[in-house]
Amino acid sequence: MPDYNPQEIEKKWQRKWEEEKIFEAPDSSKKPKFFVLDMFPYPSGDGLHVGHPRGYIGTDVIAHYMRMKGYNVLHPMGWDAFGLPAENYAIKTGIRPAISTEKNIKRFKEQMQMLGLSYDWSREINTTEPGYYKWTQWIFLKLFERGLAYRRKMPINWCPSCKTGLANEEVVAGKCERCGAETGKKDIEQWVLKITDYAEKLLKGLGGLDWPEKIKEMQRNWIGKSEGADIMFQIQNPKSKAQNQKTRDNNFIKVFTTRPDTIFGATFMVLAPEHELVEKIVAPEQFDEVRKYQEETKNKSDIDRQLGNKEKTGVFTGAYAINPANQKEIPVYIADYVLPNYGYGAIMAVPAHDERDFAFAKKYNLAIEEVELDKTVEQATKWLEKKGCAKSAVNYKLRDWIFSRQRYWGEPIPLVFCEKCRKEIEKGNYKKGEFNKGELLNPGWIALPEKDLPLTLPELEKYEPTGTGESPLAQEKRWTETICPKCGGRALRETNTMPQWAGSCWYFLAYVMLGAQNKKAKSKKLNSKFKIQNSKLIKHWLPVDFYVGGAEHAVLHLLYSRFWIKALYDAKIIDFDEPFKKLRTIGLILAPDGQKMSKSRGNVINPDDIVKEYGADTFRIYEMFMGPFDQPIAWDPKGISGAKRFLDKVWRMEVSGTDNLLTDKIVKKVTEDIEAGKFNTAVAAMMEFVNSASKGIGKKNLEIFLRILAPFAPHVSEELWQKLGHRKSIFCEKWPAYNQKLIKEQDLSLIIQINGKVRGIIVVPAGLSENEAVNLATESESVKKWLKNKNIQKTIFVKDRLINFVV
RNA sequence: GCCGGGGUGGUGAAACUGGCAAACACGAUGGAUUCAAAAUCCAUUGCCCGCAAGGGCUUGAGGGUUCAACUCCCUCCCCCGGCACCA
Repeated sequence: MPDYNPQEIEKKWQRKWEEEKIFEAPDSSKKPKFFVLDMFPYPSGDGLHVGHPRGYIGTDVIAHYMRMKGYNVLHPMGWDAFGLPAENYAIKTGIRPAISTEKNIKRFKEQMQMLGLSYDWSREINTTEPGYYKWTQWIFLKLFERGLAYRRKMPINWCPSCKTGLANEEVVAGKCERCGAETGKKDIEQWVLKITDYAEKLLKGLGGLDWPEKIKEMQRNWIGKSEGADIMFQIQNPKSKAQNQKTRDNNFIKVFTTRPDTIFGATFMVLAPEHELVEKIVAPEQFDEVRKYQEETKNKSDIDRQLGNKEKTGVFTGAYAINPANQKEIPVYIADYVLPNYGYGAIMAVPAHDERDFAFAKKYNLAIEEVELDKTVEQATKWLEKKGCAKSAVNYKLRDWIFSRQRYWGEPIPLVFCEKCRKEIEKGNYKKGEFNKGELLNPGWIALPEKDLPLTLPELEKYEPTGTGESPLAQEKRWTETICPKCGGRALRETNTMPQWAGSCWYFLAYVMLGAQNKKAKSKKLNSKFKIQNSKLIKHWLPVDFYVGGAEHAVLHLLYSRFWIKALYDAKIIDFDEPFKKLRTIGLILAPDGQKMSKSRGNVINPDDIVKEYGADTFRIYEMFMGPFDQPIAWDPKGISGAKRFLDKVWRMEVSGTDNLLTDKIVKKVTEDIEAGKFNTAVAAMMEFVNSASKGIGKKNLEIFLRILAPFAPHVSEELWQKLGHRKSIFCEKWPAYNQKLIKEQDLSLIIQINGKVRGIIVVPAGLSENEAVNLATESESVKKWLKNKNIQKTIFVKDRLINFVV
């Protein structure tokens, strides 16, 4: 047989598989369904580097395996194409985002097809197509209708470089997740999604998911549930003769604490400088100092406040509160170590039990009272509840999701603002049912009716973000000025767009929707016909059975998507409330220098080059073999030759008459390893098998081997399969079975130990009894000398494994 | 600081439920083949002692449980990832 030439066979089979549509998933089938999904990529201008396909190859192995196991496998791919780079590119070059995006997608797709990935391309989706984002908008309106979207002016994270607001999840250590610029605060009107309404459900739901513990833990920490009590502290008339004494009366400070049992040790209180009560309670003589401190806090960046110098600072307000447990008068301070947006932005300070309070008390010479804790948390809560000043409570760190972006290249938010409707709502001048819950919650904001969707993104001359907090869309008057769908009056469109994450919250539904439409209309784009609500197809295919992607999405996409799905479930639009049953994360592939691959470092390895030199199968084998799937690993330019040698050996395997090699063991190993996602050891086992078969292999055994190799190296396997005289694709074959009994019946090595040290090995038939084993062992030459002049005190026998003599 | 995951040859790593530590591969060394090279094939390749037969040691460190520990328990060190003044 001539040498194995990947260039000759790979293109051929890729074309053939496409023509015969063998990887397309029919919507109706008697087979059980299996939905295996990759996190779809953002098609950047740089194309794929060798790191991206690692996950795609892993899911491809699973997809092939499950198809051969008899499942109807849905394995689609698409493009998460809204986002800043395309827009920034447009600003620089004037090339419209839609154009550059299309070009990038073409390149990504070519690269994926070059690797022979078995996607059902008839279901390819693109989040930036109007037919797609119609549904993103539709789902947004469902959330809006349910009162899960509200508009609010609030200080939010602001990236000065991207010139847009960001969600908390997008700020990593005080820096913009995307560009790395230090973020600040900006007061702008925002659409915010009430993800906090789902805090408990998002937390509980984790329990039933087969996800890496690490990711679940990250979500748990992000949600950050604490149980404790809300306690009210009454403001006391201060001893000074303040002018604003009256307004200070009857004011309460509400705090949340996880340790109500320590209340006797509460010797002062601290409000966040931003707390609204500060203005009301501040004593005139403290006014200037308090104002000054508030200004300082405002000017502090997130980094300074949270990560920087943790030296405590603060200012006395001049006011006092009454500790409801012991009626003691305690001073009220403001300090920036109390955060405005957790709990109530106020704490009871217990310096004897809290490090931060202790540091503050030390610095400002405040009382530190040791207390005997005579009550449990529960008892203390009950006791305070009886006194009427507390209530057990739960708090979450999770904040609502800031959802609007002051940028162009995103889904338009399908709402208009109508001044007339606002007035009617505020006057209460409307019929029941005339406005939905979202419209009543946000007076003047009116939802577009479904028939007006999609609200398409207009083309612009200039994409430059304004930096003022206004979206570039605001300049396009012909687009923003419109008519209110409720009253027919003049209205203005919302000009902010949705964040990058919106389109990916539901995209796994889109593959199913598009599949259904393809069949009927031969359309390659989503349209309005499909009804998500109670769709039988969505019921059939969802949830996703196996999901693979990067761990960096732990508290972004993976959290947001769960939120949307839970909200759609509650709206009775879908019948499942978790999108991804099983999740596995991929370890990053680093450059040979151990650094992250990046254009600026100049250390990127391009898969095109690798495929050109070694072929797609070698590339696939190497990526699966190089190390555990979920661990980061550096690309080793030399390592790939091992994968190539392996496939060369497979190619050279000679069919020689008898089937004397037993394949049960290798089939079992590869089957179990695929199921466990241990692709590296599956490949290792196949290498071992091929080494042992180098002197020849029977035809039947070769056929079995090719079938287990096929998911990893589809082209070579298919080529050799057809060379053996088969007409149908190897992927239409069944996954080989193995016989557990035959594996057990083989001869095996029995270890002989003396005092726990290995002193000999004997080959014995399986199932040997203890007596037989002892006889064989004591007769063995290598063992005899160790037993000479020794008494065997104890014999430990582990069947088919070892025998240990204690002497 | 808290949470999660790790630490095994020159390198990437493997080891089921406690049962031969280092499978598989890269690299290296020697040999065969070749005019030569590539490719291929064979051998060696954890460390130490020994001419050898053979023996001893070895999974971050120290201790423990056990006939037997990479695996379980305790103490400590280091690395990676996440969160971080969350009351």
